[in-house]
Amino acid sequence: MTSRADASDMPHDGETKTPDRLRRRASRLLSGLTAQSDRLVNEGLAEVDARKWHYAVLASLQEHGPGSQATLSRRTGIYRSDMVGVLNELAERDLIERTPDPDDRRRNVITITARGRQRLRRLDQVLDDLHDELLAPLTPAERDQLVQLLTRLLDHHMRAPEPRSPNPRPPAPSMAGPR
Amino acid sequence: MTSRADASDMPHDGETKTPDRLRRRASRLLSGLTAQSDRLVNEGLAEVDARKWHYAVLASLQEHGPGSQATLSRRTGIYRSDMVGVLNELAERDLIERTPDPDDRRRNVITITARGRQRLRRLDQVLDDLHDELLAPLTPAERDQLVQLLTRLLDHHMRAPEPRSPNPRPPAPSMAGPR
DNA sequence: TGGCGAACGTTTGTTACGCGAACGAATGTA
DNA sequence: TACATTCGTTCGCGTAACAAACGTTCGCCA
Repeated sequence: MTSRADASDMPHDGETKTPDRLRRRASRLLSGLTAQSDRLVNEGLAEVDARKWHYAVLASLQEHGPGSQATLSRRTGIYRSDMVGVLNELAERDLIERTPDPDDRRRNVITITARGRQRLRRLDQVLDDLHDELLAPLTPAERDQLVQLLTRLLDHHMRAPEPRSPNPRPPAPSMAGPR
Repeated sequence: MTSRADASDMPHDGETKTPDRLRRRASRLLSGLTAQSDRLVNEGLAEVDARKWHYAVLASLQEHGPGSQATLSRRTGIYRSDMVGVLNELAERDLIERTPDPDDRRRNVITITARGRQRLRRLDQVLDDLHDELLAPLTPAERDQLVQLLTRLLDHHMRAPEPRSPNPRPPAPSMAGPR
C-alpha cells in the first residue's frame, strides 16, 4: 500500500500541506495560476505605467482599425462603463484620440496615434518578457500545447453559455470574470 | 502572404472580433477560462448550498485530520480573517465542530463530523460533474496533459517568488489572488 | 411628421474577493 | 518577570466585474 487516505500517522506535515484532492482540481489550478499570472502581468505593466486594458484597446485599434467606444467594448470584452476610464487614461498619454463622429453624433471615434502604435510595440515586448517568465518551466512545444488546450476550452465555453435551462440567450458572457 | 497585420480591408467584422494578439496571450486565456471556471463552480456549488472554501476545508480535514484555524488557513490558502466566516457557515450546517483546545487555550480544534464526511463525498461528486462540463472538449489524455502543465507552472511560481530583487523573503505568496 | 425603441457615452452603485491592521487573550521563551 | 509570538476575531481598504439609469441621438415606420 503506497497511498493513504486517512491521517492516522504523520501528524506533522499536515500542518502546511494542501490536500491532494484540492491540488488536482483543474478549477483550482486555474484559479491559482491565474492569480499568479495576473499579479505578474499587472505588476509588469505597472512598471511601465500601463494596465492590461490599455494593451487590449491599443491592440484592437491596431488590428481592426478605429471604432466607437461600444465597438471597442465588444472587441476587448471591457464593459462600456469601464471603457470610459480606460480611454481617458489612454487619451491623457496621447496614445489615442477621441473625436466625435460627424456621421453619428452619439458616438466617439477612437483612433490610435503614432505614439500609441509605438507604445503598443513596447507593450508587446514587455508582455513577451512577462510570458517568458510565466511559462518559464515549459518547453516551446509545451507552451503551444497549453495555449492550444486553453483556447479550445475557452472557445467551447464562449459560444455554448449553458444547455442547462433552455434560455433565449442572455446577451453574451462577453468573456471576463464572474461578478 | 497569408496574414495581414493592418485593417485596410474587411471593415466589417472588426466590430465584434477580438484581436489575435489578445486571443493568443496565455495570460488572457488563463483569465478568461478561469472566469468561466469560477462562475461554473460557484454556481454549481451554490445550487447545493456550498461554496468552494467549504470544500477546501472539508477536504483538508478529511485528508490531514483536525487542526486549528490557523493550520487550516495554511493548508487551504484561505486567509485567517476569512476563515472565521467559512467555519461559521460550516458549523451552522453541522459539518464541522469547533471546540476549544484544552492544551492551548488560544486555539480552536476543528473536527469534521459524520455529516461533514458525507457532505464532502457529495461535493466531490458535484465537482466531478462540474469538471466534466469544464473540460468537456478535451479527451481524458488531454485533461491529464492540462492538469500536468498547470501543476508544473503553479509549483514553479509558488516556491520562487521572484529573483528580481534579492528579498529576504516576504512571508510567502500562500497561493491565491492578487489584491 | 411624429413617435418610439434602441444604441451611445457617462455616472453611480453594488457585490465579491484578496488582503492588511489591529486587538485582547494566551503561550513560549529569556 | 518581561517580551515577542501566535491565535481567533473584527473592521476596513482596494480592486474588479458588472448592473442600472439617464440624457442624447439615431433608425424605423405608421
